[in-house]
Amino acid sequence: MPESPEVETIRRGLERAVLGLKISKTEVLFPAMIKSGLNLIRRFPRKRITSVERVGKHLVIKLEGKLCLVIHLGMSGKMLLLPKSSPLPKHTHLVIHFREFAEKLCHNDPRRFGYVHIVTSDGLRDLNCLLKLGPDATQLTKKMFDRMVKARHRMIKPLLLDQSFIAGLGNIYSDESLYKAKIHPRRLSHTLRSSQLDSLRLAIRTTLRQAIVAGGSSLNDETYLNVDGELGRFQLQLRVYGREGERCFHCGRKIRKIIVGSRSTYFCPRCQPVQKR
DNA sequence: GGGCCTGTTTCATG
DNA sequence: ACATGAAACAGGCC
Repeated sequence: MPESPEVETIRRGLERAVLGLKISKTEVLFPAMIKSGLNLIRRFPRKRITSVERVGKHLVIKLEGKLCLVIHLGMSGKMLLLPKSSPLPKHTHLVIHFREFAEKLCHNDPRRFGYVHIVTSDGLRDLNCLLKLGPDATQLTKKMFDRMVKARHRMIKPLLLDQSFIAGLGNIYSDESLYKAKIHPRRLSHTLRSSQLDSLRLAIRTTLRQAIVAGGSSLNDETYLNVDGELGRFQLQLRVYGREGERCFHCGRKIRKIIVGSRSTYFCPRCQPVQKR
């Protein structure tokens, strides 16, 4: 579930809470979550956290001594700050303790679709999962986006979900952005007009910004939580996602659910009409 | 207890 | 190379 607004909310929470803190020890409860660099974890003690960054849907936590923790949260991943005395939640895979800080940082992922890489700064530069990412969805320029989309012959929604095309969008925010730009999710990318592409680019930007302000989306009161264990609020502002059969806020037609690129897709058939060109 | 759903990666095929 | 589809991952839910 975490798309870039959720990851960004987590990033900000971590930056506020643990930036500059010195690690005292780490616990690896489920080593298989660590896809590379498990051996580097023994260097963590006595290192401070020097930055907390986001790359697409990845969290990059940098430490002194050129150490980097790269985390993808998959669908159900969380980073929770819990009092040191709290019992570990089920499905906790990695725990980081800090000197002089009353809380521990727990990486938790029930479905285990996420992963962790531990690398040095040099290793970071050739981590495939980061190298193959397209430009961040929040950083698109008009020219760049126009050129990129028209160069491809694909349905627009699966293209938006392709992290090697642009990074950061998942199912929720691509549907919301296409609705805002009034574009049908199956529209072929190369048939879109420059004016439509620019409204799509701006719709993506606005949607992601509003979602970050709302602290991300939590759909089934379980799924996404920020570092303080709180739910997001953007699900209250969703216009199409998860609203099958409900009325479009703009025109009153019923929102439809279809499958596009094998993914559930919600849209308004009147506001987002099929258009050949 | 089986089938479905979720997002992403990976593999196979056109 | 590019597009597309299926399978795999794991657990929660009905």
